[in-house]
Amino acid sequence: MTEHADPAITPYRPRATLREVAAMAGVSMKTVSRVVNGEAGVTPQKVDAVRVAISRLDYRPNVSASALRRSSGRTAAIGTVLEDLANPFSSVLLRAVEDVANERRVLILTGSVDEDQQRERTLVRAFTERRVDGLIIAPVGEDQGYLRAEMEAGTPLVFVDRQPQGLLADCVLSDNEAGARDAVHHLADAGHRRIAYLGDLALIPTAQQRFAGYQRALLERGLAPDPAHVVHDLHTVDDAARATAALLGAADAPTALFASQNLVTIGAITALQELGLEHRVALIGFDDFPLADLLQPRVSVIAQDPAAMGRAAAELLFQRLDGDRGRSRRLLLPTTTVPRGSGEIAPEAR
Amino acid sequence: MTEHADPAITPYRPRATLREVAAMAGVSMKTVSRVVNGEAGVTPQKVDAVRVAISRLDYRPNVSASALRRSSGRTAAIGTVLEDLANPFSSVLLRAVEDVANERRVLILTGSVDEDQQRERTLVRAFTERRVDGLIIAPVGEDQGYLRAEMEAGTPLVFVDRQPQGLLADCVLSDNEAGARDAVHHLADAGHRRIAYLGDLALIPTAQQRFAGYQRALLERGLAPDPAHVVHDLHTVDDAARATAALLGAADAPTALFASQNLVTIGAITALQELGLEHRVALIGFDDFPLADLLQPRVSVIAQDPAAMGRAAAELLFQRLDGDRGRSRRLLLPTTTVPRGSGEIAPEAR
DNA sequence: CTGAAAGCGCTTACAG
DNA sequence: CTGAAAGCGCTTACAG
Repeated sequence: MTEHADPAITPYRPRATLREVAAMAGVSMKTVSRVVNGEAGVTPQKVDAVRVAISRLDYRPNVSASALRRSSGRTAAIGTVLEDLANPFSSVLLRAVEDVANERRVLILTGSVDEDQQRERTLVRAFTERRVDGLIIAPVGEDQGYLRAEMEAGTPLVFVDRQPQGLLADCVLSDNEAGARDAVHHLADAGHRRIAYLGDLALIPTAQQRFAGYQRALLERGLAPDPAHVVHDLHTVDDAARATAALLGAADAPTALFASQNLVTIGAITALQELGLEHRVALIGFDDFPLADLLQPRVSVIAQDPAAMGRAAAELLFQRLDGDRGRSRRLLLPTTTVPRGSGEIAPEAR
Repeated sequence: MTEHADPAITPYRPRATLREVAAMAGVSMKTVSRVVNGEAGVTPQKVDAVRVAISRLDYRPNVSASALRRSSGRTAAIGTVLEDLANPFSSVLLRAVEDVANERRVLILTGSVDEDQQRERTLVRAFTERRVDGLIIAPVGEDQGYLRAEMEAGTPLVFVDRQPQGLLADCVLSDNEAGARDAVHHLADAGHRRIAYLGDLALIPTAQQRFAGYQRALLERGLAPDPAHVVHDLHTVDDAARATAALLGAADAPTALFASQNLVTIGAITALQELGLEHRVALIGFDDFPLADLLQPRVSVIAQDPAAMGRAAAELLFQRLDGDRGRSRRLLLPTTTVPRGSGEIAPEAR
């Protein structure tokens, strides 16, 4: 029995190579390379012949192959390791990185770590095995020392949102402690003395800093810290809603809430609405979120600027790629207090 | 004058190569390659020697180089071309693609097109020049014929959100027309006879389909279409807010609004709140959004499922990469009517 | 079980 | 202005 190819299946047409373009144009590979890379010193007629061949063969240069041989070794791609691409904080940051990278015709590889240390390492390794030119990382692990080899190999690293541990490297952070402090002062200014802290996972550095800011502001205001008004390790909307309901149902309930993170804020609102207390208990959330100003009451927040963070990180990265080998920098982005209503509710006798 | 290297600057240490690992382990490059790729048939002691050398040199395989030589040519990376990574629709879709790709240890290159045809082509070209194994594209251009060469070269393509034009290829879409029709029927069921259409840019295919569904439902209900109640080309929150205010300020104002897209819905809510009409004018939006159920009134929507869309697209893509060469498929994902309050407001005499 | 030679698609470093 | 040879880091296709 003779074998026949299935006539229904069109065989794939392999992509044209530089060598084939050269053959069709009747020039050497080097001349094609010159035309493709826009190098000067090729007679117009040869340029034309090459252009015609490129177009007829629909030639697409293989940038991986060219990067392999190029002395710079640059791949014109960077990697971004973020917490969760589906979360607005990550995605807005990513978009800002993209806009900066785009000006340089640099592409972006990206992935989510979901608070998983192992995933952070896996992604970083996958990116470096593809020889990205640089990395922007929102670290989740307790130690980033494993990245020293990358830095020494010349791959610039910029950390965002959280400071790297065990490694001296560039980073761009929000001033979490000052922001949290501002939130508590703002609530105290409205007359509150029983201000609860609703916190994210206590092992997250930014959560620790925000808690530190909360504690410091209480001290500065001479308010007695009440352990019953502090809840840690809230990582989802439901966690936060349950904790808020419990807090408000107890004796000596707080009259104001400081929610240390986006999802926690939303959980708190959910609980307040269910209890019908949204106009009676004050609330300030850390990190702004879409539609905060369409809710009733409008939600006061300590706003971070993830777009500014992404932009700054990308600009820092490209400065390094442009040869800046100065000592590592730490950019602290200020937060903004955005009073919208929920944070200005006065305490009432309950 | 003799030149000295700046002593403050540590020279970069070049990455170890497979050749160097081989030299240190005292074996051939081929043997190292076998160990790195987990191929059988290497004596345990050589495996050990190679492992030690890899670890001491901190060797990272160069996957680009290996892909270049490998017969499959696979790079284990796919490209996603999306509307706007900062928009939840795109970012949730991307995240779902990531989760599927992750199971296969495939990386993701991504970029935003912002409704710009040129940007779509630029991104696609950049991705194919890096020889991605496949592409997931939310097309914005009026013609995707330029992608025929990619398909013929064997790069699978899956379109999402919008159907490709001038090219037969796999795609995953929401049933926009049926969803819009449902919205209008839902409002008519509540007693409305003057239902306005607030539409996105009229040249966007999905906007056209949603408008078609709107018109069809009016016909089915025997409601006279009123050109004064139709507004197209709203692409931002502000556009939509202004148009809504104008609509509601005019004589014979509509008693219900169908907002054909996310940002348009939010603009409509903004205007309704400013006019104090949010509890008196009915509203249904196409596409769900975070916090829709925390607003007052809660916002009824026709929900799409961007995560399901991303998952389906990625699964289709990997099926193709696994060798499925059957005819191109078109997946139509149903929408869900989510009644929450705003869409059930009854018309009132005004 | 192991390795030497050739080659993936391109650029470098030359020489003319 | 142009091109032939070598080589980037790896795998293939062999041969032993």
